[in-house]
Amino acid sequence: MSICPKLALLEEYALVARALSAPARLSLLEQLAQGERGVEALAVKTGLTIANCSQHLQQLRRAGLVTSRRDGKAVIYRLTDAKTLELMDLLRIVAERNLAQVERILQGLSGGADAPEPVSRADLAARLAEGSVTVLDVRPADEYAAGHIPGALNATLAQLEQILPTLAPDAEIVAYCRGPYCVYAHQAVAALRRHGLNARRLEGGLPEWREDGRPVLIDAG
Amino acid sequence: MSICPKLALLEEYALVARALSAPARLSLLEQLAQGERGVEALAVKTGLTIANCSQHLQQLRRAGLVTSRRDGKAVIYRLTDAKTLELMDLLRIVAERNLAQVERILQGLSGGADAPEPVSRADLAARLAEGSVTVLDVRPADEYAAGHIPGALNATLAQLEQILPTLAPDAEIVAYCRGPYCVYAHQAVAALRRHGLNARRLEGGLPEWREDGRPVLIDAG
DNA sequence: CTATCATTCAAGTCATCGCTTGAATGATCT
DNA sequence: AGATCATTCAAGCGATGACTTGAATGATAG
Repeated sequence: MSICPKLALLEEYALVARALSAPARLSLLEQLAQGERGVEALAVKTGLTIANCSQHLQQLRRAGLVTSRRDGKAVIYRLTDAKTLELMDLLRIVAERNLAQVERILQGLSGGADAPEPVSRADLAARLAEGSVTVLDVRPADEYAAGHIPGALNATLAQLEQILPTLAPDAEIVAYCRGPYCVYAHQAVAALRRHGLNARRLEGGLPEWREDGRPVLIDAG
Repeated sequence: MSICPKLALLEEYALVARALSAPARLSLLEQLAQGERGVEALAVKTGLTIANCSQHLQQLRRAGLVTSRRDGKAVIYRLTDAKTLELMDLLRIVAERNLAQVERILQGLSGGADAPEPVSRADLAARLAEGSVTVLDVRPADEYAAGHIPGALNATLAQLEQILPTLAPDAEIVAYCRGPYCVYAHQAVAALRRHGLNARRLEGGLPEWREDGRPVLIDAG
């Protein structure tokens, strides 16, 4: 019978799915989507211990989702390819379509208020060209420095209040963060709209923007 | 901090991935991709006990991948939507690209021999129209009866030998089965080619063919 | 060559998963 | 209404997963 190889195949597919079945690993993949990182940097960003982080990364590697290389005494991990991003995105889409709980959480992020449609990356690119939009990068400063949309302001949620006065009241603001898994942009948009500003979210985040082949500015240093 | 809702979201996404992380559930999804089924039918096809099958189905339902309805005293399960199929397909693609083990298993299925490129569904449709191809459905008779490509012959792997004489030696044969997770078509093609016939695999299986909106013939009864 | 550092391994603990068995539910059919 | 059937629930068992702690590896720097 075909049972033997068939089960073996299913187990391999299940292995990939299992790699995506822990929140900690999804968090790691989200970080890696922004660029290659060392183990310690990933541990800090995700709040995992070094050892635990290393174990999760090895599990991701076993599933073929990430690869690693040595750089001096550090080990640098990176996504194997863009298909991994697609897989994460589809996972999110299916969850959003089918799980009421997700809907509820996303509602809560917007403060229960109106949730304007996100801006497509093509739209943002066009408007950037004509200078008719203010772009806001809602990620920590180090991630902003490692690559951001040209012309974007940088402010974490905690710093939002400080830059509020510098924004024209009628300006159109587009906020983005790490990607579709990241909630910073959702929260920033909700906060800005509570202040009466015309803010919307970018569809996806920096990884998707980069994947589209659009320009990314990297700070020197 | 954003930790609370963010973790909650990641846990929801992880729930969907976890649903795909057991071979038994992938097997169930493959069956459901062919059409809605009752619990007992699924249990028989997958070789699970009824109770176990029911538990797996409930886990799939919790993840939003399947829905159920009552029909008399039976409960009928079905895929929630075609996105689930996409997710399974992407899972398979990532596994095939990144896992050497998968490559090895698929090689083994073809008897280590040459593995001709699969025929696209559009190609098969065109060739069916001009009658220049023999289509072979390599699934059990009941699944064939529940829906198959018009004009297709039906033969399980065990029955292949019997229909060999009826095939013209120079005929072009296209074999298909349940879908990309199913290994019947792989094995049938390998067997036919060992007999010197010109056989290839259809890309995807019946569910994908149906999803394309192409004709499916259902036996009366 | 030795010391140092980042990473990985190994052992242990607690929780969860997958499967089995046997009983309970809930809708139909007579 | 009661009997019957498919399905689901509940409890129990062995195995696996996630996380912690502490030691081992392996490459670099002095």
